[in-house]
Amino acid sequence: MRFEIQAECPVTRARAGLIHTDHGVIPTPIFMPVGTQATVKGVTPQQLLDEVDPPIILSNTYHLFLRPGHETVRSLGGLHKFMQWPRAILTDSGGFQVFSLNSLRKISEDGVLFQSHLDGSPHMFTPESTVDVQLALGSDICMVLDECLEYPASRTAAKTSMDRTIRWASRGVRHWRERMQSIGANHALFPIVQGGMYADLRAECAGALVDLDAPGYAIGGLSVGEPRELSQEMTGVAAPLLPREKPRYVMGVGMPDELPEYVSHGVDMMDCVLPSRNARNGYLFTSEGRVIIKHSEYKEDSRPVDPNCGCYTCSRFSRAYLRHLFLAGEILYSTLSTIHNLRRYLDIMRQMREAIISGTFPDYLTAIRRDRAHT
RNA sequence: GGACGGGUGGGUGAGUGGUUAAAGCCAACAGACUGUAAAUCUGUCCCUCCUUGCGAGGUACGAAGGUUCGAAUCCUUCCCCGUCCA
Repeated sequence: MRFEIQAECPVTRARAGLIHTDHGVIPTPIFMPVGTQATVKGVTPQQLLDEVDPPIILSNTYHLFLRPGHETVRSLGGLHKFMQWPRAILTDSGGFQVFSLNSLRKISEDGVLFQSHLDGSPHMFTPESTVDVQLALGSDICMVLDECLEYPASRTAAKTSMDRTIRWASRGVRHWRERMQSIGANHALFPIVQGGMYADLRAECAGALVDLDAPGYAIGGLSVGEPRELSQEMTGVAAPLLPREKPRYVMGVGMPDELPEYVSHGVDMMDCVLPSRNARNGYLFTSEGRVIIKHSEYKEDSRPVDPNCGCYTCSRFSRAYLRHLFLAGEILYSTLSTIHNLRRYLDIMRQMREAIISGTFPDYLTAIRRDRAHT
């Protein structure tokens, strides 16, 4: 993996670049749709390519490890072939499941003992094993096993957790280096900055991880219930301490109007389930604000979901039709809404990229902030 | 004409003397969702009032009357609906 910076905003820390992978070039800043179980829910890979056009998507180590099993995926030719996704894939390590499956896991120095949410069976994840699983899947960008801490957490808890995350990162990177020597393909590994909502811990963690000289870095442990300003603040602390010449990835964010804020901190990559999950739950993101499709005001609304969107859904179907499909519980609703919401996110990223390259990103950011203040 | 069965809040459908303004489901109307245990979850859902409270009052289980301290629940009559027999 190689990262190339094309333009940097003279005012903010925003930059535009290209990440070169074995599965294509990723223009940054980029938003990565989430496809946890080897599928972006609701859409076919072809629909994703044609209508959303993301150069990279996310998948998940924990889920694919449990089902169908990473060795099964490997024997079927790897994740790209298995799910018929020709472009890049980033796999999360299962660190987020340390947080979300809180009641089903036990953390030790060695790693995390999970009880499967599917059948209750016990499984151990270590920094080394999650690298192996991700390499078996054939991930282009692997993530180090981390502990995604809950919010709120005491400083002591945050420190303990962060120290462990650093040790795990060190083990993960070492193991990855060893494995890379015997593998011809190109698989990056990103450590993840933790530290709860404590700025000094975030800084300490970033510093320690930089010493590992990894191909790229992530900032995790955000959007776990803290106020939005805190997520921004923590990003603002950690991002500048990460190497300029390597991609920075903020995990699990955010709402559309927050994306520019992260980019302004020098973030290159983001992912979030919001566009896909909210689509399925009836919450559509548009250039003019949100559309809760079940609202009766859309019952006879012949307008597209977003008049400024060129996606398949918006260029053909009315809000009234989408509402009908949603209320009727039709499968097609999920497909059409997911196509639109993901397209909206990717369009926002493309706009920002163009703004950075053309030198107008500060204006773009100002406009976004003005709109937010008005709503 | 006769014999059974049945009429419950927008719909369905529990409830067969008091803890029932009346379960559940559906519909309707809102809200939540941030490295996906999510095509999920939550709230409201008779009317009025206020000190917004496991608050007060009113109306309500086809209609009217009755029994009872107390009735959606028991009795009487009537009106509807369904099935069957003439």
